[in-house]
Amino acid sequence: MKQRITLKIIAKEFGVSISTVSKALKGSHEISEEMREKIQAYANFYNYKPNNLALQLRNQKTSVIGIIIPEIVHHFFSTVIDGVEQYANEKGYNVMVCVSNESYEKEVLNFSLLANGSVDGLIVSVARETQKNKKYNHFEALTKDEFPLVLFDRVIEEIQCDKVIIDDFAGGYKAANHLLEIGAKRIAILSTQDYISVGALRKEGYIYALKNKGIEVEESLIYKLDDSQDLYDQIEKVINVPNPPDAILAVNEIYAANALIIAKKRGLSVPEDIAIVGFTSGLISAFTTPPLTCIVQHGFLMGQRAAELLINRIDKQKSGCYRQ
Amino acid sequence: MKQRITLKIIAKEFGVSISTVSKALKGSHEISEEMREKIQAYANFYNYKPNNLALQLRNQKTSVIGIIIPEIVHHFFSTVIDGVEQYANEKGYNVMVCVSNESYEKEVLNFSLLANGSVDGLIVSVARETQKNKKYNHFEALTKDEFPLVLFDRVIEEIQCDKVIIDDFAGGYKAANHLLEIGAKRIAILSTQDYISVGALRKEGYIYALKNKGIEVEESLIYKLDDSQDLYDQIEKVINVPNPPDAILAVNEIYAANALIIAKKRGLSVPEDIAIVGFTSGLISAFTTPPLTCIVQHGFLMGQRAAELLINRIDKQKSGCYRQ
DNA sequence: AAAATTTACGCAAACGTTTTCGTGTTCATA
DNA sequence: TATGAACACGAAAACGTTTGCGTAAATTTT
Repeated sequence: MKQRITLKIIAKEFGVSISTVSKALKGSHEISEEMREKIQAYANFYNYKPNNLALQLRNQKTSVIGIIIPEIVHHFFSTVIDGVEQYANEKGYNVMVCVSNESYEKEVLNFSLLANGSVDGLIVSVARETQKNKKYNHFEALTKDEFPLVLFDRVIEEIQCDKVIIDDFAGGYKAANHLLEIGAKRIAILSTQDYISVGALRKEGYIYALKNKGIEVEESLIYKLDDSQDLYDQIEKVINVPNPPDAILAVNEIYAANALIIAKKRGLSVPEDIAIVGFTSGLISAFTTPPLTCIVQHGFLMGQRAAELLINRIDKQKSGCYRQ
Repeated sequence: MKQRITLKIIAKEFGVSISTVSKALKGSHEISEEMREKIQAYANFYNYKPNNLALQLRNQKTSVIGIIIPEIVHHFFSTVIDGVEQYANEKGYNVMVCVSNESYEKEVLNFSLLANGSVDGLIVSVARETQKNKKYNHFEALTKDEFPLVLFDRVIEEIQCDKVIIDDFAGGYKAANHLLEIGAKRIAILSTQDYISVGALRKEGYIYALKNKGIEVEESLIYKLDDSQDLYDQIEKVINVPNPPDAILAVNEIYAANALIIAKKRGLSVPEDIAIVGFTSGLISAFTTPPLTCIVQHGFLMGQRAAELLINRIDKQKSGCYRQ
């Protein structure tokens, strides 16, 4: 790459000091009109742009926010990123995206890469492994330093910071209630492992809905799927049985879509024989036959809100912190 | 945020110079064992981490690559990001994601934000508006300075740089050929506006396949859909007509999925009455009834490859450029 | 004519690092 | 005792920018 043009180079060209050039380019009245125009013309011709790194170092501000998510090829998370990106851009921030791949180690690595000056703040949805092991030391290190941090979707109870979640409990409650209202008697729930907060909360909502109607909760209808195993096989064991449930509450879209094709393959008609409700985050539900009833997740809004909370916190700190 | 600990602070604490601290932390033999241990213990206790910005400025290297895409809530693009992110991470790079939202203006803005020191190189898929207006000045500015740049998917013929594309022409050819082989006589193609290179190339492949079999190309079967209008309405005009085509080649998954539900609603059976082939980038095709036949797009591989090309170029420049 | 003000620029610090090149001790060797 | 080396550290430049302050010279005011 060619050496980009700097103040120093311009200064040497005209035999003046760097500060003169800087001021001239900013249109300072301290510099004579003649000199100002000469310098501006030259800088313009060579397409001078101040170096961001230098500015960031000097201003102690990057105007970048980082977002760390478990995976990126996932409609919900990409929607969140979209929301973050849009709000951030409005406020003059850029977004740096990192993926933890559900790995504790990679999450920690990303933390140390980003939280040492590269970004002004961090938006995180916690990796599965981290939630499983409950190793939160990297989060604690941040909050101890009052580093701007916002958690979303998969959050950690013990960490004190802003959090953006949808009311998963209410979502599970509503979904189960809907199924009960259309006449379902035996509702199976396809949930996640318990350490995934989102799935666990939706399951609680489901249980509450049943109890609320005086229906006993059958433990055998509660399935905790394992995302690292084959989903199709696991769901087949729910539906492709002698006495399948008459309704299914799936805590995400993929579970629901798989349940649908398995039910149809078994010869069950949906929703007459078996009703299915999911939580949508993608486009699948709209194109299945029949289209699936879903609780929407509002990823875009969550992203916007998370960015808003984070940027508010960053700005507050900057304005409130007079050093020396 | 609390003032992060710096070399200067440690130096003051022990009454030594900054360089002593720096050397001590790097385990230099220039520093006495006693001093080294004191300093290391202190730094460790206060969790000292070198400031990234300062390092980047000094090393003239950010180890960050930027990627600018038209939209992020899009399975194909998120898959590409995934590929980029993974390869980049292996090589010690981070990824900064920006979205152009198909807007020329925002693309230019992102360029100036990123290409002024914030990233070592850029991976770009061109915005629709840019391709439409053929305003490539921001690209030319980069290549003129030999700034590391890789284009993917939506590329620009006139810009000289590394490019990663799938063989869209061959894809269109294969898809059309498949339809012909299963007996289709009148294949409609649902393509994009001509200025979208990907759609145009696939259409050319389709035309070539027809001509190759001695079949005349009917202009009335070539539909150039407008993404800014309602897709359902546009596709309905293709299928919900007195004499619909017996096959449809859709240049992307959304077009194909819409075609499917419209065909079924009209009472056509798929694929007996009307066969549909798409280009998949997402999960929709697998969950429709029947599942759609699709040409896969290999977004992950494209991302990996783009990152590889970019990083190779960055590294080559760094090693080859001895200044002064 | 002397004093005050304005003009037009340069100096230097600051942001946080790394690293080369001193430099003053201390110690061992000739 | 003088010479040389080893030791342990500091000064300063470099990355590129911004900005408060200092200061000559030029101009205006009294």
